[in-house]
Amino acid sequence: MAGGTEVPGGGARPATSTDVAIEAGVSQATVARTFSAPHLVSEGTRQRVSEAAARLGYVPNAFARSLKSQQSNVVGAVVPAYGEYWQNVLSAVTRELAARGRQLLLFSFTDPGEVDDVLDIVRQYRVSGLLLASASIRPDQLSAMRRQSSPTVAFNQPAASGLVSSVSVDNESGCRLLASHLVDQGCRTAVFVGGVSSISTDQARYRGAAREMGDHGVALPYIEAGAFSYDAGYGCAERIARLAPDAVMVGSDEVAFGVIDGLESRGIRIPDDLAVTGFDGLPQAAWAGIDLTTLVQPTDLLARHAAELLVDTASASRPTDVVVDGHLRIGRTTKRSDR
Amino acid sequence: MAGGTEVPGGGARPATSTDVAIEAGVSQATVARTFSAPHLVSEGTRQRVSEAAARLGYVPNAFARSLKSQQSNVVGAVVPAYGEYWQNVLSAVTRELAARGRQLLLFSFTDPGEVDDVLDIVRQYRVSGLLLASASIRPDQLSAMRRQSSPTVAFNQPAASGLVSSVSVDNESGCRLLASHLVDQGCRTAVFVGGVSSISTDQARYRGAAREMGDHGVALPYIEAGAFSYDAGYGCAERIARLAPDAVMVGSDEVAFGVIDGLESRGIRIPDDLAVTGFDGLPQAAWAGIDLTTLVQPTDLLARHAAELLVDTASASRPTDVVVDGHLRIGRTTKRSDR
DNA sequence: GAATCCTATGAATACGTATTCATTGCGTCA
DNA sequence: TGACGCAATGAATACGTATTCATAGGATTC
Repeated sequence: MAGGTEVPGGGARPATSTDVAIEAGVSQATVARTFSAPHLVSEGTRQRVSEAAARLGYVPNAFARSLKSQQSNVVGAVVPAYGEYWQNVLSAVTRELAARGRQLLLFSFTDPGEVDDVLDIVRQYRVSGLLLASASIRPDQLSAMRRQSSPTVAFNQPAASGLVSSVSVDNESGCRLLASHLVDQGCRTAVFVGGVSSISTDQARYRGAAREMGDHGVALPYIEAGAFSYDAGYGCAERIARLAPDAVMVGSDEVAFGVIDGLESRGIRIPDDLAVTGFDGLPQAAWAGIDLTTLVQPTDLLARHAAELLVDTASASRPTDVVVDGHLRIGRTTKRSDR
Repeated sequence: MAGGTEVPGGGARPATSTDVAIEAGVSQATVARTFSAPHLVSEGTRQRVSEAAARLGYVPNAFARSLKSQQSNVVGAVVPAYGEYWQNVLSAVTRELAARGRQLLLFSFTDPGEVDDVLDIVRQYRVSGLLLASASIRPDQLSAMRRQSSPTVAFNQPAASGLVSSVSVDNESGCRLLASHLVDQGCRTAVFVGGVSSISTDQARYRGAAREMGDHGVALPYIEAGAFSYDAGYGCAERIARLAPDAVMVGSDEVAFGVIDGLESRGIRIPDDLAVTGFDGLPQAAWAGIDLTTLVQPTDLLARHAAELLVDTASASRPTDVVVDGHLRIGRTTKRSDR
């Protein structure tokens, strides 16, 4: 058996502000001020304290600070564990928050059924803001979190209106743009492939697409892939092929990638036999080998709005809804060579 | 009559264990025990406390708990803000940690130069474990964090040996597998495309590839893409084409996707004119439209090992290095129809 | 030259919980 | 029956910091 595992500096407890105070010959209060309100400390003292702190390797304890000051610099995020889209959102939001001096405490869930348990854990952390990837979170769950006096932002769920703040892209008009583009290309029959029909985002996208198509006399049957994943999209190919439409509008890029490959595996050529559109504007949509026509969400802009709401404590009592327009990206998947 | 579910609204400060104690007619200590050591409380009392807590909407304060108990359930993660690969790792690690009752506090950085600042912030949070996406973190920065008595794990940087624990795939043997496969396919000349040559992972992969190729008398010049991104890969096409090799081994999938599209845009057919391999085994590599030959990292397994090390407090004083083998995925990008 | 104000600091307290120590009541064993 | 052990609880304290209140000079004003 190996005995005392001697780590230099390992067993020693981290230095506290009191330790630094003694080392620098000042009071603990002065040390605290040096780090959290330097302007209240004279130049000379600040210097001495800083040196003492450096000598002892002192670093303020964020937990104690949060406890006392009743506010943390931590923003919570409840996000699905899977999904290309959410990974990108998370990445963008993290960047924006970091730029505002906030850290992100991540709570992920695999199954929507876990959300309640996760939210209970979230409550234990007195986060200064909460981001909810709400396509997967029920409205009543959203409203339960509003109790917190900290800003709460639902990402991509405009239906959350009134309960919490929200930031989202205009799903309906985005889909109208896509549908309109397809009609321009000569599309006369089409199909919509959604991910999960119970999700409000999915519904809004279908609604927009169906209305625009309807305005041009084109019917738009709905097919449910069952998940927002490549595989789910791939598995839809047969059902789509059976309907033999001019075009297929897919509710999200990730599913669309699967749909495309599924269709091509059945010998259907895109766009010659069938046009395909997506939604989200994932990075992969722009890859030359894919070049998907899609509605690009301005993720960075959305993330910036979200971060601003999360940082602004006043927004807690005044829920704000931000809706941003996406823009059309036209790729090879809808470019008919003939007509 | 469910009147009790009413919680005094927004502005009211959250209930504390003392509030619950009064409500339930017990001491604060008993309330604390009810939540953190229920077995020390009698059945009846536990019941009464739970009801009082529910009535007041009480939730334990994680910060206060961490402060007093000197340990948090929070694991820190320092990860680059961009990159498909890291997003996947993060996603996997988050899942594994959630299963172990840990939350993830995310610190992201855009530029390696920010790492020092980020690490300073990390130190403020007394995280119970720290995950370092260390391909971008210097060894001296790693060792500086070892001071913490909490487990520190470098993900994908075996060179961290001795300083902190590490979890990584066997880069060198993985690349040997890929190279060997290419030679079997009849490859006689080849090129290696790395991301950033100063990164140890990049070096290890090139080393493995070059050695295996060398064993078969094939030279392997190195080309640096300049970043681990699609665009960087796309931009390499010209330099690759100029060398006109049989095969190009790319150091990471994300770059490989770019290389493929870049080459095809120049009229080079894959795999007929040129074979391509990647490394990482990103989900996109398995997409039918891409079907890249690559070395698949067992991300879930790596994440599990990382999570276990991060949770095991003993691992702090006993750095452990875990190296796992990846497996070869053979896709269309190396399948020669003729020869 | 005193009244006043401002700056820099220290002493003391509170944040919400976990934990030690002490106390009580009760069942058990000799 | 008395000594003892155990289970359940309460009182008190400590975790590390921010902040209020008080104090001592020193500069400023009339």
